[in-house]
Amino acid sequence: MVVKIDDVAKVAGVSKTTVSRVLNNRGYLSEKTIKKVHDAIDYLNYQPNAVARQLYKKETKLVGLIFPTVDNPFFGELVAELEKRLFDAGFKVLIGNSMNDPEKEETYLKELISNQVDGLIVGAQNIGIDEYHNANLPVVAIDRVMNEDIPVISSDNYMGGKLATELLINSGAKHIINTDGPRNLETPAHRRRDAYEDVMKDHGLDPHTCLIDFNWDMDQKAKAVQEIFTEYPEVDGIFATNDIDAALIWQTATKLGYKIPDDLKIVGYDGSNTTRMLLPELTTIQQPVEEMATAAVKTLIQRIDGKKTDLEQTIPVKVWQGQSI
Amino acid sequence: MVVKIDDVAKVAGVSKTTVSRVLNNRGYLSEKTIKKVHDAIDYLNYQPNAVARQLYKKETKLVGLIFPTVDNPFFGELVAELEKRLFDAGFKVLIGNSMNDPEKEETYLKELISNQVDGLIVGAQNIGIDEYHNANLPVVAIDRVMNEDIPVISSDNYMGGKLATELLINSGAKHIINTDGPRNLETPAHRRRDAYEDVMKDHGLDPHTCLIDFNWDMDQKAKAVQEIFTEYPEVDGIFATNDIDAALIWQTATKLGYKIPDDLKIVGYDGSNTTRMLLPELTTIQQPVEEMATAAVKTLIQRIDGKKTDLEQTIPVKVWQGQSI
DNA sequence: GTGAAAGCGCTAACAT
DNA sequence: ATGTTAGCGCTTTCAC
Repeated sequence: MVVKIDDVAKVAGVSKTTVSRVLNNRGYLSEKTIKKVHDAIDYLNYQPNAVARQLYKKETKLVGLIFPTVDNPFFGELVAELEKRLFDAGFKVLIGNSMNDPEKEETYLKELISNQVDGLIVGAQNIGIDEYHNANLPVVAIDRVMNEDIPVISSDNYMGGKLATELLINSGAKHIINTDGPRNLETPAHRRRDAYEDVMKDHGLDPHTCLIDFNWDMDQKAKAVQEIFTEYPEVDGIFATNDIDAALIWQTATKLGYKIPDDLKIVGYDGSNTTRMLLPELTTIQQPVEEMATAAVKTLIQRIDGKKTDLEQTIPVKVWQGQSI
Repeated sequence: MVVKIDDVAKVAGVSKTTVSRVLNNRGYLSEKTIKKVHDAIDYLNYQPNAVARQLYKKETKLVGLIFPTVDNPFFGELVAELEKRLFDAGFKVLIGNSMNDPEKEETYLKELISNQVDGLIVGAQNIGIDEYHNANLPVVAIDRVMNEDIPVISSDNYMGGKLATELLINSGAKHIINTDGPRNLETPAHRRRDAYEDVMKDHGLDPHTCLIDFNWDMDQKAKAVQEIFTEYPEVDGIFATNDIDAALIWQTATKLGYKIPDDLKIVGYDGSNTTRMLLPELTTIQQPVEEMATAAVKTLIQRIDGKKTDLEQTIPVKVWQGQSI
């Protein structure tokens, strides 16, 4: 049998209240009692049952993370950074990889609520906003538009799009193509494309965006990339909305005989640790993952503590200078 | 206030026992009662409290994952695949990124036990084996040596090391260097190096292994890589123990003027999705992440169900043909 | 077919 | 300074 608080009380010769007090450092305890209890705990190798405590306290010290997947340089780093900060703040992490499947996302939302998580950090959003709103739970969104009650942490997507487009134009590109995910997914990431279109027009250039869905498998993406080159043979610059797509574009272009950056200039987006490690040659807009994680965790904890918070926080991006422009 | 089972009972005009029976599909219920209860549940938007259920049932449907970090192509993919399969089997995932910090790993182990997880899948191991053994909990290890009671799932590390070394030798390399993590960390990954040494000796070649610790930051790793080239100027082949190191070696070599694969041949290890996406040119030994995840989850569930399982499962590796040999 | 009551392991009023 | 007792929300035996 597993050791419980009563067993400790018996061995220490005190009541379980006293043991509970020692465990939680609460109330008046004599030194002698404290020692007796600690000895009994060590002797029995007692581990308090967090579930029982959670039931009483109505607080689990659990935070749910709903993200598309952790198998991606950007989300992997983001989740790792969130986890680190939540751990330091005394929270454990329940993970929910939605794979951009609305059904899975909804199941996770329900189960995390059922598991009484103290809060949610959400970077996926394919289901109705209302479901999160009705959760009646502190929620913080990362790069997703939720609703008026849910704070959103974003990097400065518009500035990122502007920087990327200007880098391409300043390095001499004239026929610049942009890639973006489906417009019906309401995410601030589309501001990158908005900026691209604005900057292009300001320079008297024609903007063209090609759809590459985050959810597509590699074959589908590869096909879409191929089409860019057949549809726009004069292309000499591409601003990809993430580094994975940028890498695929680079490879495809190389196979087609383009020299990077002489014939084609490429700017990516995300600039995660892994990308900078595996493909440092790619010039890309770096999202400030650490700062975003810090802001998200700080905001969530403020919400959990019942405080008001900013509803929108935008964090500056940086440029990673590779050799692709 | 949050809705509980008593509220549902009241609205449906039945006892909470009956509501519980409806929720769990247990015992005899009349169609009429079932409908009344479902109506009340819908009306009140009732979500059962999983914590209360867990306390009674002593089963949480939670699995703890202890891994160094999710911000890494290999571990990110592995955790994602584990999560997928655990979700399908009805388990949620509590994540613990140990960052290879023994203290953090121990804290996580304790807290996951305290949270009454039904089982543990472990891919980090810097603390004493006994602590896992004493957990008195179903545990499955991935690529870590635990103890005689804890099943270990590994890819065929020896075969991987053999294949890598043979690829290098067959493509003409004579002065082949290997990289490996610290030997004091007891992991089956060292079999890669054992194979390298055996194959080298079989071919009458001198094996040399350079230490690159997984935990080092990029600067430390870069320094170690630089030293390979100063210490072994005649080097014409490198077998790196993971793709991140291989990428760093590639970059460093290129800066030093080596042409890959003409002057220097490189074989990496892991071959995760992300690597194959960002750096498909790297020839590498692919770990069968999906099969490893399947085996780990299957084995863990068998253990949870009290069944005996194999203590060692080794899964074949594949070669990813890039252009670096 | 349904309900009353006990209990899962813990914490916190309230007593002493 | 420490113990008694009730109760967190649920499931399940036992009774009817």
